[in-house]
Amino acid sequence: MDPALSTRPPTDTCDAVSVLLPLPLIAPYDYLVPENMEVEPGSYVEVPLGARRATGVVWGPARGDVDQQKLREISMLIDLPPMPENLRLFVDWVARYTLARLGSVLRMTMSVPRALEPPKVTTVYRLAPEIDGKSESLPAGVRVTDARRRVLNVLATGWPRPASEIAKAANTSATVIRGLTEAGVLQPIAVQEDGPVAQPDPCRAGAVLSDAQAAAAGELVAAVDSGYSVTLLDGVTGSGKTEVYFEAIAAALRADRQVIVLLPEIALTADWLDRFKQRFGTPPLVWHSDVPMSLRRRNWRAVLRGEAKLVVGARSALMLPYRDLGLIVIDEEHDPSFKQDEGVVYNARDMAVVRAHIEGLPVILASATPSLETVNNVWRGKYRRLSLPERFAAAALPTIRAIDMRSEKMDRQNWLSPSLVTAVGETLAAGEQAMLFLNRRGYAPLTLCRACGHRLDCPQCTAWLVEHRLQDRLQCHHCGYSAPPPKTCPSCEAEDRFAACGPGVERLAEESREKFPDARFEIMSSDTVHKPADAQALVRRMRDRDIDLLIGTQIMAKGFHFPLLTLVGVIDADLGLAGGDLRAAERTYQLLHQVAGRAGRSERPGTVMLQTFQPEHPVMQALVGGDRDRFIENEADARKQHNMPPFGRLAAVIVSGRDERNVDETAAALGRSAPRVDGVSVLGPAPAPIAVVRGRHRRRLLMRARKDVNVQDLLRRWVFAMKPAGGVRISIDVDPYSFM
DNA sequence: AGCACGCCGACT
DNA sequence: GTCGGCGTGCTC
Repeated sequence: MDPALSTRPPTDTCDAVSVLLPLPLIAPYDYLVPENMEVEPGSYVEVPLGARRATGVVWGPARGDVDQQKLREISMLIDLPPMPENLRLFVDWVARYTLARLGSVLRMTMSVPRALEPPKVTTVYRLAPEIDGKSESLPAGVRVTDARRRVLNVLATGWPRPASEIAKAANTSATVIRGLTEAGVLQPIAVQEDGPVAQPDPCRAGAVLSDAQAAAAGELVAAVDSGYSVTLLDGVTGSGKTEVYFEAIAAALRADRQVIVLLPEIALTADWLDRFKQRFGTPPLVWHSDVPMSLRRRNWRAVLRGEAKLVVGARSALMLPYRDLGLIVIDEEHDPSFKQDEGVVYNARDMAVVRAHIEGLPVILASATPSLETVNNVWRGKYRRLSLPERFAAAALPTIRAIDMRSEKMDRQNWLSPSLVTAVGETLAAGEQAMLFLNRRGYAPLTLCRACGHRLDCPQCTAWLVEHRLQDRLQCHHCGYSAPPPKTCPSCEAEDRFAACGPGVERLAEESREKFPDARFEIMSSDTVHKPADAQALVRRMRDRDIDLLIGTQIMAKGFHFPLLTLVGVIDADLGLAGGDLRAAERTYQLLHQVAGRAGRSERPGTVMLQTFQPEHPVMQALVGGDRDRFIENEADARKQHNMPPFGRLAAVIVSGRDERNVDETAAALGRSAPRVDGVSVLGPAPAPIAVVRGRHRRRLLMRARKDVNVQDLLRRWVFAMKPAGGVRISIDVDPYSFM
């Protein structure tokens, strides 16, 4: 149409705005605002994109970097409160810091796309009140089939949810749910998606606090509503940190503000959530991968409306659209699982501090073994420290001893030293429980052919296949490859000449059965525990004394409370120290300290025995001597000397692709174009510790910089200028934790 | 993220 | 001769 003939103003005076889409895009796109529509920054909108429609967020004024003729109109304003400005600032900040694409960061805040659809009434199903999920409690005459039992199991441990989601979780069809509903076993409940959310009551009486707890709680309460601050709540396992930060949560809730509590996913057990219920009268809103989609939708909307006041979740809960945040708590602050290693690579603990800074509110970092980063911030006066030195009530700290494996008489294919066997035997004889810790899943980490020496390895990774005897499979722990154990050697075709090398928890269980034939034992690893509910079930059986000996991996270490457990045996205390990882010593200390903390949490004293070949190692010395602070100081000195974090900064550049030559070529080119700047050095390229994963070859470059260097600026100019060879991808990890 | 376009192997 | 594999590139 000729613009002169139009009664409408020409397009260049028509309003345009930029809209950020939750796609891997670096910048927002410009769109026209239709005449009858009013949008503001933060408005959730639907826009045309190619042949389809996408939802996004109005980010600001039009950028004007693309031809006006190309602009299309926003198709719809979504009926939701706009994304709060503080969250938009946070998204911008995270993208700038991590060098992730802006749209990818936005996507983390819109992780439930269907939450943007109009609210609807859904029918969810729950067990009828008189039924507890066990088949004995069913009304007479109701047949129990396998599928029906699976449905009951799903609902006994999980949330009420729509029939389709129950069917999926129970691996059956909606017909079974209809049948059970007609039989009166299940009850349908209509849920209005935006209906009221149970409100925590901050005025209920809390636990009775010790003097030290009360003093710490008083300071935390004072920090609420006093702007940005970071407080390290530093207390040994069992010192009652939770009760202390509950007081700060109560204060924020009384001010009618929202509160986030982040913790490692596996620690989110029903048991733990019960403590919130005890304190605040209603369970908190939970946010983690095990929460059904329909509930996540509801929760996301309740957070955006500001009605969800108390959110407890894994790291992704930090990215929800809170309207009026008042406090952030990070429990187990040092835990490596706060670092996300894929997609947008970020550390939720660090980003929580940033979000708090933007929003002007307090953060509480709680830990018994705070990270060196956090301790250094205390030393520099940026964070405040509140210490809880003693275990609450009668519980004493466990005694930690090192078993020097160089002087133990070990039989071949045995991993329990005579000293440890004696100790376990005595513990079991006294009617108490013991735990054996080995941070290795499966039966044996390596299988080799006795005839030719061939080692069974993953076809797509540079890694050994791990035998999992319980499943009768060989597994790759890096790509998920799995195959039945071969009968003959793939190299020399010798039959049945395989030898299992080294122990995993399954093999340790086998040895335990020989040594303690009367003990009832259980294996706890990610193979036997898939969801928080599984962990919960195991914890309950430990508490009910159905288990004498628990054998497991680090999954056991996360905050579970086993009142009758008095002995912890660490099979290979040196395991985490190998490999020369920057944080190997720190992480080993934290993990073993946490494992040790499982012992003797009630009146009975606990003992921890560390099997080690290097009892003189600073980590073992610190654990045995209980001198955490000196260990941290020594660790800090070593890092300072090498200008390593937290005294210097690190960023990893990972080059990967299917074609090894292209990968090498790109990595070498990056090496050549590395910035030569004062205070910056670039190491590599070198093959990543696992050089091939899922058939992709990987090379790493590591940039180490003085703390005052703007690492992001350098990386942008260096890495983004690079055009990778065919099929090669470059990813950046600012502040890397893992060196894999 | 989708979805289309584009260039090389096993089939009605 | 085509159907289709997924590599590459684009979406305001």
